[in-house]
Amino acid sequence: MNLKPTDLFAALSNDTRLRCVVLLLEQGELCVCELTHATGSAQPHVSRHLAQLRELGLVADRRAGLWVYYRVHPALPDWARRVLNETLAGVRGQAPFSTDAANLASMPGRPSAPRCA
Amino acid sequence: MNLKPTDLFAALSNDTRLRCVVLLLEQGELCVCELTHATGSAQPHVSRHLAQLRELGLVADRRAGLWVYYRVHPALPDWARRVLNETLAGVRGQAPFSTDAANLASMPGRPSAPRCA
DNA sequence: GACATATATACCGAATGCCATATATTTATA
DNA sequence: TATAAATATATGGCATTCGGTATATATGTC
Repeated sequence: MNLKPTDLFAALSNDTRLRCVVLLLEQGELCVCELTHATGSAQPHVSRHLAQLRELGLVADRRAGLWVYYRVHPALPDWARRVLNETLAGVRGQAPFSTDAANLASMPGRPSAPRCA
Repeated sequence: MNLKPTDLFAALSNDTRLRCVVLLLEQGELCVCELTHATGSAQPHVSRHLAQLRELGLVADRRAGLWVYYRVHPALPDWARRVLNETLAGVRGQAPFSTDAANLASMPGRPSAPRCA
């Protein structure tokens, strides 16, 4: 994967995109409706920014029935992954990232919720 | 210092700004004419981008006679410093950063050249 | 003072990014 | 087939960013 540094930083320079990436770093995998709920943004808004992240190769997606699950791309270059991890460590617990995580935790009927049979 | 993550990433999303920051991380302190020479860009171009970095608090400047020296801001938050260091480690040796460093090394009459009496 | 060097800012048109809204697509179910 | 839910894309307008060029400012020297 060939990810130009300026492209990575441009991707992270938008609030919605950064908040989605942080959520994905924390949670591993989330569907669009979960990201929409967590950030309190409109669905097309979130979807468009996820598409940008996907086109850059920063996230990967997977469809399961009605839902499309996004995750940080597993083939991300090491340096980019380290930049993301340092960012996560730096912003964790601060608004709006903390409230996003709280919103997600209290979301009712999450599709990817703990699979208890 | 209060540096919003998206502001840091926006600053690094431009080629000229990222190249300048990388050079400053490597060299510690450089004047505008050195950054101009290293990147092969026009002087107003470099100066304007340095001004943006300064307004964000990412770099600090110091005037010495005719020259203005820039350095990565010493009061940068830890997480931001770590992001910069990981970026430097990731891009070092790759174009255009490697050629910038080479251009700087071969620049004649550098004002901040080794101070041998 | 006149002049040269280094740096900063102003101006302008082109390009890009952003958001909100509306609509299309995909999948599942009745 | 009809309908609903989840997601994606299209459209239009506004704001920001960008790079190039011209010009202004600051400092030092003669």
